[in-house]
Amino acid sequence: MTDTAPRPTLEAVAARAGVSRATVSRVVNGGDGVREPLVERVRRAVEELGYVPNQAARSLVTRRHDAVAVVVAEPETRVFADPFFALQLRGISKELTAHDNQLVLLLTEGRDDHARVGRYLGGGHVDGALVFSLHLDDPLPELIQRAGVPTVFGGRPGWSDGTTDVVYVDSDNRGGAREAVRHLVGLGRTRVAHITGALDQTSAADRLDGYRDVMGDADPELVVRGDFTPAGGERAMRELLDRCPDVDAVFAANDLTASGALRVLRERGRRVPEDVAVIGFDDMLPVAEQTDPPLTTVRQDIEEMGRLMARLLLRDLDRRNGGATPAAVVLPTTLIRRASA
Amino acid sequence: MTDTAPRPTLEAVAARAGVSRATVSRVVNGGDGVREPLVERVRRAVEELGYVPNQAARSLVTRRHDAVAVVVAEPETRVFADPFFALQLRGISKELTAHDNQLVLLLTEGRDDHARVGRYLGGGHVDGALVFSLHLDDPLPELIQRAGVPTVFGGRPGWSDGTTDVVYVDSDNRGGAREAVRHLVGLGRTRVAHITGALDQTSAADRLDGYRDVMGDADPELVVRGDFTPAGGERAMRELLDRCPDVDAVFAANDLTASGALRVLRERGRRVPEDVAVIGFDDMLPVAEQTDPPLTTVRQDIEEMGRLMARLLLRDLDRRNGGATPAAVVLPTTLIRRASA
DNA sequence: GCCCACCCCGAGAGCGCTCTCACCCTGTCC
DNA sequence: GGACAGGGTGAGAGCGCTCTCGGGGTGGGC
Repeated sequence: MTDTAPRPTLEAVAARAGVSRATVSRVVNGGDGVREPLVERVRRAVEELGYVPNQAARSLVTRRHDAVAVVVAEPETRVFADPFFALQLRGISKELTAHDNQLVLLLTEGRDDHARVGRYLGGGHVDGALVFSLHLDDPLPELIQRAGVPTVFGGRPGWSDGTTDVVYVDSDNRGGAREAVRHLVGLGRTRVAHITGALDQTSAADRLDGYRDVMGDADPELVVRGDFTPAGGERAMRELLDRCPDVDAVFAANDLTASGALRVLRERGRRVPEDVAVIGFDDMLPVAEQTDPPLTTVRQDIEEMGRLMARLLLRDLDRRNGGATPAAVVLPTTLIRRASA
Repeated sequence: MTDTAPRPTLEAVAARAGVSRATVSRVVNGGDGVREPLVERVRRAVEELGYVPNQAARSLVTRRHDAVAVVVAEPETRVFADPFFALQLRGISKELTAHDNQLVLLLTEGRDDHARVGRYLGGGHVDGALVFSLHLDDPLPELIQRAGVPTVFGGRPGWSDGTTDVVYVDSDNRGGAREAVRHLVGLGRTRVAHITGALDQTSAADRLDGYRDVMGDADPELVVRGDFTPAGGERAMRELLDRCPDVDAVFAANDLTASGALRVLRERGRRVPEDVAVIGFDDMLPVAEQTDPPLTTVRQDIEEMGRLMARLLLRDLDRRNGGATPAAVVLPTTLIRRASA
C-alpha cells in the first residue's frame, strides 16, 4: 500500500520533454522566457509523469521555505476554552494558503518549551513567525526577536510602547470599551462598574483604560479585578454587589466574565437589564448567545485579525520586492446589542 | 535588524573542530561510533559557532522531513465553535514535539481545497498525516489514501466498516451512550428520549446505536434528529415535547444540543432533573458547567485522543524499525455526574 | 612477534533543485 | 550581405547534508 514509487525528478521531466533541466525549472516556476511550444511540451511531460517539485531541494538553494510558524504561547488552557484562537488560526490559514505558504504550528507548554521554539525559529526552518504573546512578562517575544526571524504579533505585546518598531495586529480594545461604557451611560446608568480581565494582558489593560476614558476615576470601588473566567466573574460580581449595592451597570472584560456575573445577579435576584445592565466583550458566540438574557457585547473580527497578521508578515517577507514596511494595525470593534443592555 | 548572518555549515564546524564533515555529522546525529574526546571537541565547536543543521539539506538526502500534516476538513464552522479541535491539536502537538516532529496545519475550506491538500500530501513535504474526517461523504480520505501517505484518522471514518485496515482513534461513542442511557434508566426513567447529532457523522450514528442498545426500538417517537447545535437541540426538544409530553429523560448527542434542550424545558416549565433528566455528551466545559442546572454528561479524553493519533502515526512511520503495525484504538468514556440527571 | 579483526575516521559521491553564464540562433540595421 | 543585438536554451556548478566505502590504527589471539 505504501509503495514508495520513486518520484520523478526534474531530470526525468527534462528527458521526456527533450529539453534541459534548466528549461523545465523555468517552466515549473512560471515559464517566463521560454517559448510557447516548449512550455507546452514541458507541461505535458510534467502532467504525464505526475511530477511534483522536491521542496527540500528547492529550499536548499533558494533559502526560502514558503512556510511560516504560528507560535501560541499557552501557559494556561484559557486559550483553548474559547474559539478565539481557532478563528484566528483560520484567518491565518486562509491567507497563507492563498499565497502558497505552509503553516507550522508551535504550541508551547510551559517555560521549558521556549528554548525549543527559539531554536526552531532560529534554525531557519520557516521564513517568518506569527506570535501570540499574551502576557506582559512573557520571555518568548525577546527570544524570537533574538532569533532574527521576521515576526508579526497577535495582540499588542506588553513591552511595545510606541518606541520599538514591532509589528502587531490588535483590535481596538480601548475604543470598544469606550463604546460599551458610553452605551451604558446613554442608557441612563450612573453607577457603571467594570470587572477587569487578567491585567497582565494588554487587552485587559486596554479595556480598563477605555472604561476610565469615559468614567474617569470617579469611584474606584466600581472597578473589580477579574481574570477572564466565569468563576472570576462570579467572584468579582459578588464583591461588587457587597461593596456597591447601588451598581446599575456592569461592563465585563469579556463574555466569560459576563456570564459569571449574570449568574450571580440572577442568584441575588437582580433583574438584567432592568436593575443592572451588563455588557461583555468578544462576542464569543456559544456563550454570548446562550446566556440568559442574551449578552450585549463588543465584537471584534477575529478571523480578520488572523488574516491580517499573515498578510503583514508576507508583505514583510516580500519587502525586497518593493513592498512597504508594514506597521502595526488596530482593527475596529462593533457593539452588538442583545438583551442584557 | 534582519541581518542575514550566513549560518555556519557542517563544513565550518568541521574546520573549527579539526575533523571531517562526516564526523561532525555523526556527532550531531547522536555521536555513535565517535570517540569521546572528538565528540567533545565537535560539541564545543557546534556550541561556539551556534551551528544548527539545515533541515532542507538533510531532508534532501534522508527523504525524511520529521513533519506531519494535520488536516482538518471543515466545511462548517462547528469545529471551531467548540474546544474539541483545539484540545486534540494540543495532544498532537505534545506528542509530536516530544519526538522532534513538526506540525503542519492544513485547514480546508470547501471542496476546492481538497485538490490542494491532496497535492500537498502527495508532494512529499511531510512524512505522514493526521486527518479529521467528520462526514460520511467526505472525499478527502480517499484523496489522501491515493496520495500514499501514512495516515491516522481522528474519529472512525464513515467508510471503514471493519474491512479495510484503516487506522483511527476514536472514543467509545457507543459505549458512552449506553452508559448515559443506562444511568437514566437506573434513575427510574421510563420514557427516555434521544436527540441525535448530525447523522452523517459516525460519532452521531454510534451514539444513536448506543441508545438503541439499551432502549431497543421501543418507541421510535422518542428519537428526534438534531444537528449538534443548540438551535437544533431547541427545535428537537420542542418537537419532542409536542409529540411525547410524557418524556421524563433526554439523552442529547452532545452538550450543545443539551443546552438548547434545557432552555426549551425551562421555557415550558419543566423542572430539570425532577420532571425531565438530561444528559449530554463531550463534557465541553464552558458549556456543561455553565448550564442551569449544570449538565451531567459523558466525558471523552480529547487531548489523549490527539496524543494517541500522533503516537500511532509515528509508530507507523517507524515500522521499519521493528515497531508493530498500528491498529485502530477506541478510548473509553466516563460519565460525569452533575445536577441535570 | 605476527596476523587478523575490529573500530574510527575521512574522502567523495550524490540527493534534486536553481541560477549564472556562455552559446547559439533569429532578426534587424546599415 | 555582414555585423550586432537580443532573447531563448543548455551546461555546469553548487546549495548543505548523509552515507558508503576504504584506509589506517589498535588490540587480541596464537
